[in-house]
Amino acid sequence: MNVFEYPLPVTTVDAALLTLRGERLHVALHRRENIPEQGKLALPGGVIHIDEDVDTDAAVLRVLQQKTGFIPRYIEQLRVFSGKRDNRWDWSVSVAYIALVPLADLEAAGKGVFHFYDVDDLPVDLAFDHRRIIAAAVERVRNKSAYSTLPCALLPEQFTLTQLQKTYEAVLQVKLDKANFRRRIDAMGCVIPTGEFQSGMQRPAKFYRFENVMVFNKAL
Amino acid sequence: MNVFEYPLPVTTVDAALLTLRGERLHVALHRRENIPEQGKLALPGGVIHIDEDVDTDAAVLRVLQQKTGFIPRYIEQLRVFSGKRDNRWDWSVSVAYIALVPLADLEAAGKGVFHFYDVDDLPVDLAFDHRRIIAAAVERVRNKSAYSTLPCALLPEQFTLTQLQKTYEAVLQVKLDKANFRRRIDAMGCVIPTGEFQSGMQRPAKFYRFENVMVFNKAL
DNA sequence: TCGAGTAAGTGTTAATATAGCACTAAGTAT
DNA sequence: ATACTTAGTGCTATATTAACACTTACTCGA
Repeated sequence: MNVFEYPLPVTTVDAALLTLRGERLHVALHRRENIPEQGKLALPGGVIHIDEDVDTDAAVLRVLQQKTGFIPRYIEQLRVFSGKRDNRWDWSVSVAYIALVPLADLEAAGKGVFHFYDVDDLPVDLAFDHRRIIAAAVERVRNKSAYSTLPCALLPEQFTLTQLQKTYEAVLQVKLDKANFRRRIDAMGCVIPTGEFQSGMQRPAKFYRFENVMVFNKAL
Repeated sequence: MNVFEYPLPVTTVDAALLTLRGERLHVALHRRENIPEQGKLALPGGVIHIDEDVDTDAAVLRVLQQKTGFIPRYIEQLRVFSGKRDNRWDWSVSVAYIALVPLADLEAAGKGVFHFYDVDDLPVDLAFDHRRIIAAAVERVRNKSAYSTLPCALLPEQFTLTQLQKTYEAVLQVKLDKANFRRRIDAMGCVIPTGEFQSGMQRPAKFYRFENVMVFNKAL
């Protein structure tokens, strides 16, 4: 019991770490080794260390750093999931986060603990309410991507406009017109040429990079 | 200490209860009677009762019911504010909510504990980080109002289109064209005539009510 | 009872934005 | 050289938006 004379719920942070693989959104999951929910697939997460973390943002960054070895390109708070979150486990609070990262970053860091699963074709044995958290995260990312530069966080430092368009198409699940897409991106003003060109096949494509100002537009 | 061997932060819920008064957004605050932050102005809030509340949504509704005597027209989770939230008080977690309510509902219930303050002209002596919470709540409401029917929650059951327009103008802090505004509202399809008319001055205005389906538009 | 005043409500149009498609450009493969 | 592929641009019909003028229906005061 605390000064408020009510039992305190356990507070954790959990991250829906999303990336793009083969033109589809994937989420990072690992198989739990301990009870509760032993053997089930779970999002990276952990309890808050109040002596160490200045706030929940710091807590989730610490957890991700420890479990994956890097800091994601983009992170934002999703929302709280709370209560008896699986009818067996105690009352708890999860502060859920959305994190976006380019596949290349993951492969470079590559602590082999996590596997990636297509968000539109998830396995059945997910721990706690993590299926709900993933669904809410994906919904938010898809909504925001329609009128922002969010998907830039899924690409490496340098990318071509065709790669960028394919990324938007994969996230939004629509086909976009090339000319109109390029005009839109151009109007945002935060995707700028690096001066370099993609080698390899056919006409060399200009490389671009993302000026790290998140731009919100009306719609894509 | 708990099973996780880390001290648990206190978890509370706090609500930015917003209403419209004299064409301006106001927030409900009460003066704290107990330590900490005794004598300062604070949002309605309280600790979670894990034996009573099924989740934080239930907790905030219970707190609002107890403190104000009614359930708001609209409520949504804003986000978590956490850490040592005023440099004196312990590490804590606040799950912040946005609640919208018509002024008439407040006056009808009228437990006289709360006073209303213009969100763009707040007093200086706010408790904890409640100024930040209010700022975040107002920003979200203003953003959402530009492309949704959110402001309908600030009006009584029946209202005229002129009242609705004034509400949007107050929330968004812009002047809107009457004809274009009406076309937009009409296109949303969820603001429908009651058949009644406003008595009183000049040409009688049709009364409308809000079909309780939140509609999201591109922009207003 | 009639004209002035006021707020409700509608119609019209020019400017802008969007979507769809056709085109040109610059490389690779044979 | 010629066909093929991907990069990148230009054009136009259509939809959306913004601005303003207008008609309608009431109240008020002479």
